[in-house]
Amino acid sequence: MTKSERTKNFIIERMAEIFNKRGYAGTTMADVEIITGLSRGGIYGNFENKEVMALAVFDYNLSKLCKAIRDQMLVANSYHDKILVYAKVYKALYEDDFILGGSPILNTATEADDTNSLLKERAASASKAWQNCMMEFIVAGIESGEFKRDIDIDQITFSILSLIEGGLMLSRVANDRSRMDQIMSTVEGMMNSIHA
Amino acid sequence: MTKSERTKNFIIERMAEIFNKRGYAGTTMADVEIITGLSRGGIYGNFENKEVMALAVFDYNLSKLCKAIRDQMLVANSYHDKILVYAKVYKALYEDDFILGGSPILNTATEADDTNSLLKERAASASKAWQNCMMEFIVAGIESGEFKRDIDIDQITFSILSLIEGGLMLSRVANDRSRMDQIMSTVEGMMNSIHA
DNA sequence: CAAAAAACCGACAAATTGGTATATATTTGT
DNA sequence: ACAAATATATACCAATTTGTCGGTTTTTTG
Repeated sequence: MTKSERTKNFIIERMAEIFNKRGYAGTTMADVEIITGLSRGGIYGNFENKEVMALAVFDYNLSKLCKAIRDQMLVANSYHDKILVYAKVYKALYEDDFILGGSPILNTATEADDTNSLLKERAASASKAWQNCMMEFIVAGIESGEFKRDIDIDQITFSILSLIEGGLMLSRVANDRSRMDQIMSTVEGMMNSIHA
Repeated sequence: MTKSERTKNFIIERMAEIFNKRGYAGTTMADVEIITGLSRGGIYGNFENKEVMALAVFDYNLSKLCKAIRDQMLVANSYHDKILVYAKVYKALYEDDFILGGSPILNTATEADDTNSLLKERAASASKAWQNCMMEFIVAGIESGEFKRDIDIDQITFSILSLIEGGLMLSRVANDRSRMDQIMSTVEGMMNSIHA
């Protein structure tokens, strides 16, 4: 790993929290200088402009989320549990805050939706990928006999994702950690309702 | 209504869209000058500062949402339908876009959560008020015999709110209007599951 | 209709914005 | 260790940021 790659990663790591909290417009280069301890030139030597940095930081935060999901997925035996992993990780996202500032997907989607098409596209494809992943689990669960056959797979997976994303945001704004337990219970109820 | 009150309202109305789309940090006073056609002094003669404007605009957008809900509530006979009104209005929020830029509650909550305590408080109390309202409908529905008795009212109402808010955001970022139909179906399914 | 009050304009200010150019320091390959 | 390449710092720029102030217009009131 070359030096520039290392500092690039360093900058991204340090930016991760502040960017996810304050957003694109709310994060200034002066902020980035402070949290990295680097100079203006040092930063711009590694990134073409602010937008490129934002995209890299989004990817980084998303990858952290994905890793958490992959890890939890290993200890999920049933397809029922595999779907629940998403809710579990989002609950942990609040409680253990291994990513600070909430869900990168919802945060980015919300800010970028009417302002930044590149960031919006990133958030859109991330949520789409997650839904596709959930859909595959449901299909596999149907074929293994764990779930019923007559399920609107697209609808239920999109709804679960919506529930989790919206739930985290409302939990955070209410300053109420216990809310995510309710969300998890509801997801679990939805899963139970499609059991064979 | 005094002149200053009229222009105050005028500024708020014009700001409503741009603020809900671009957010607090993303909306500049130069933008406000353009969309209102007023001068800097004219604007600051009516509002102390940008934050006060943002709060007023949030209140305005929220009141528009509330009005839409009240209107639809009039034609909802059952408590089942009353709960569905929220989903219906959010679907219309996307399709007829009588408020542009998505849900003011989620937008504000997302941006302000880690940046602006006053705006955050506004978003928090709005979502809390809505949930309380839904809870009252469920209680009334239980007492009227429409719903079962053994319901976790807090959980189901919070989940429905999360589903709607998250659903609208994910629908918007996916550029897929039909997604809100799925959210509505899911809410309807949840309501059916608590029918007596 | 005239005087007092309220509302508005437009120029300005101080600080901050994202980004650049050049010089200096640091790695790296040999 | 030394030259070439790479990476960082510093000083800077033009544009933009929120907000102010004195003067001018418009509205209200007696």
